[in-house]
Amino acid sequence: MTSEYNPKEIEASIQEYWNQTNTSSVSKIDTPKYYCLSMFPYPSGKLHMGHVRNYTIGDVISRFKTMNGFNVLQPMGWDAFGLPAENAAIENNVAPNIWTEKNISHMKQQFKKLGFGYDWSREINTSNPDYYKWEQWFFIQLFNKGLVYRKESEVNWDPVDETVLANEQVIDGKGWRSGAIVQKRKIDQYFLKITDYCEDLLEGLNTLTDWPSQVKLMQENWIGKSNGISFDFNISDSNKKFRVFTTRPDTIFGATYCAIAAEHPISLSLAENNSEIAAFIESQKNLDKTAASMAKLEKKGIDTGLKAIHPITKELLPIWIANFILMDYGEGAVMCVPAHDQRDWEFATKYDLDIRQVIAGSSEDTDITLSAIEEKGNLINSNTFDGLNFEQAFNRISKVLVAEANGNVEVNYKLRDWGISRQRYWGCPIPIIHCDKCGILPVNEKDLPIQLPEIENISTRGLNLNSFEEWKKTTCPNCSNSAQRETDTFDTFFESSWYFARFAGPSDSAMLSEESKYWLPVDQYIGGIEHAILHLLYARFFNKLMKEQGLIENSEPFTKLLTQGMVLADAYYYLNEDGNPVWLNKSNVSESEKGLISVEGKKVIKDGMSKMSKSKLNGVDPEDLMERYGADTIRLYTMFAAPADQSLEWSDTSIEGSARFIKRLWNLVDSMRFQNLQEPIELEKIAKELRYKTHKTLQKVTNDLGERGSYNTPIAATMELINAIPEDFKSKEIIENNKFVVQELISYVLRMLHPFIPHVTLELLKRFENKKLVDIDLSWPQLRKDLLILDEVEIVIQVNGKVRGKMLCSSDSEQQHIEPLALQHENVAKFVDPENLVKVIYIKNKLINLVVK
RNA sequence: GGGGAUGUGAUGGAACUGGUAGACAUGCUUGGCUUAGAACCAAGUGCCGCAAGGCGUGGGGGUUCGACUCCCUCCAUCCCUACCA
Repeated sequence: MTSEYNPKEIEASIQEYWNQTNTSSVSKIDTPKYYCLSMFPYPSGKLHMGHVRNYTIGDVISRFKTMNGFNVLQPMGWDAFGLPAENAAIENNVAPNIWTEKNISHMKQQFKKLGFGYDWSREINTSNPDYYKWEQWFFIQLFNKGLVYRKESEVNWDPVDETVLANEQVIDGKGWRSGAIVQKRKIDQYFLKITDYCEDLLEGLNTLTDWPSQVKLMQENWIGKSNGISFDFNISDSNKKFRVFTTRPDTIFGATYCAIAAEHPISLSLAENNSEIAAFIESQKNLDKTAASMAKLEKKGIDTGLKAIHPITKELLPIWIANFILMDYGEGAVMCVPAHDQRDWEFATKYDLDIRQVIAGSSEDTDITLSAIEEKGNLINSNTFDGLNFEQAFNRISKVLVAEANGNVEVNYKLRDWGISRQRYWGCPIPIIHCDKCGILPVNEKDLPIQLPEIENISTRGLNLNSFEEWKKTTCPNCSNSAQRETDTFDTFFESSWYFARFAGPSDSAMLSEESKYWLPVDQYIGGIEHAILHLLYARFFNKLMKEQGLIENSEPFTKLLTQGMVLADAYYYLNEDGNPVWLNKSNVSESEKGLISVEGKKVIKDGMSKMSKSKLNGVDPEDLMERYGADTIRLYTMFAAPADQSLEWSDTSIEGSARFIKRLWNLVDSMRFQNLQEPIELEKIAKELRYKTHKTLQKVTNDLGERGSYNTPIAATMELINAIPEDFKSKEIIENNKFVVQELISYVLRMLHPFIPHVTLELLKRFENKKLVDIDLSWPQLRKDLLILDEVEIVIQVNGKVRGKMLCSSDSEQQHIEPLALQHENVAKFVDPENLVKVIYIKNKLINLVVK
């Protein structure tokens, strides 16, 4: 009567049932609603473990909410524009759209095999004109509102491939494909005024009570609000001046030099007559200005010979050109206070410039010869300002600077406007027309969408719209003369900034339909922690823009956020002749007497756990695992192995444990059949305890899934419950009252595990309850609070905080009853002389701590 | 450099509000089953110690009757850093 667990067969038949009954497609407008969204993937070819983890979490939550009576929307789509499609096009000579379509159809099959319950009727492909038409339409609204502007800004230019490179395509200052030294080029690009919304975005964070606090903190720091002052420095023996910005006017008496950017107008004008300065500026021209590489930058500078006049002391300060000052930030010039700013300190130490302490350190061992003192404190060596604290000094010194140096106290934000232009082919065309006479104009709305041109022959260099001569030709919407289309495309963050709303209300006649108002906001959003800042900030920004446009009603897009950790695995490499690492897949590494060796016999070094990636060859293919264990096992393992918000370390042996558990569950349940039994009035002790544990487990699992957002612990709790079934309760001779208890347990276990392993639990319920799949009641079990009351509890007896004994007592006993019993406890008595008892701490139903001298 | 996390047995982790550290699982050891192996089943498994007991949550310090949990400090690892998505 029992059979062997066969995941392939079971999963195929359950999925077939879901397909036929269309279980995941929502049409009703019904309360309570629950919109559960996982970040949609880039269709890179096949799913990786990070995807599996992300989407399993979403599916568990969705199924749990469905079982609890919610009308659940769980959609899925494709963030289809992006670089990899262009790279694939060049490498394999396939058009990006064809490559993308192929990937989507494969990944969609994988999604279905994993048993994720998506409403595919709402599928979005962002590279589809039906989708990006509305993105273009929305951009035009923003353009007309004055939220879009053009500004010159730098791009990475590969002179060999004649293409613009993304930051990740620049390796050690060279183009990844051509190897050519990457140049910086300035071109006109579109920007969106996100900085107009700094305060809104900051304040909105306070309303996001169900977001992880570290994500809110990261966004707050990214927006980076600070108070500061900008003011002028006059240059000695000249009528010229330059402006600086500082958040630390309290340190102004410690300013010993000024630094300006290489691209600063003063630098450029000096370079005309000074070959040394010109050479220095030239040497810094192709500097990689990403924050990460600026951090590693060796600080370099050159003395201009000019002197700035200190606005208060009138001292003359040397002006240096420094490579760590960027023209794009602030004023492109700073006053340098080496005693109280670490960068200034390093620069001053290197070039032997004065260091003057003007803030008292908080402890005695602070020493400005070793490093800068960046903390705030009371002023010293600052003339009449000595003794003031930061706030007082800020206010009083600012007043002087306002009066004497054209100063202006201002609120500053680190957040910069969003550069949305990309010089690419595989992206959404920016709907702008350039007319010689009328200038830059948005496309007429009736002409939308502006579709991408079909690719004819794929260049081996980079792809971009600029090379589509025919496509570029158009007419001016204003004067009807011949004009040119904009050839930049949107940053792909544009598409992912509003897809969540489109899922909620797709429509042919509007960006969003009325239905979106029912579903929005997203109740639960799930995605990688790596999106904590950019994607989530842009989506919040778009949400505000859409609200202003009257498209939606809610102020924030995602009510609850879960940021999942990364999937890591061991990586292995050996060093080649040039001393560079050659990465190896684990299957090509073996253990020998000499340690790890590769199949070629090279000495292999274990790099430890790192993010699964193509470059390190340490990825695990979910497809292989699916073939070996089935979807339920993978789902169970990814949820069980680590808390969802922490990184998950891959282990080949550990997944076996999950497979084994399902097999054990199968063997246990498949040997039992449900009989309709009366709830017994009286139970023997052991049965009563088991029933208590069943309901206690339900309480924990419900709380973990519903409130705590903990997805590994419910699995452990359920395993524990199964382990607690006494051996004789599984036998055929079991008495009827006990049989009731086991049946209840099994039926609860299958439902509690259903969100995690939906196929096997459904199949087991079908067999156990002897029902057709459609007739199975999948609602969440009801908690019986009356069964959670215990007659007896175990009290821990501590002496000076150390456990010395335990005893059973009737629950809710008072201290006066417990204390004498504790003192009488055999082992406790050894440690306590009642005469030395100084204090007794009693925590009801938990412990008693006897404190002795 | 800046910002954010993490650190508990051999390993992944649990301990939810300051109250029994190590649940659950992996690995390992022993035994059963088997011609053998795999699978499965049973028992054991933080460290030191014969035991009593002592020690133990990255290191050091503090608060507390009591600290994985709170505070200070140091160290290590990982992620993000604005054109990867």
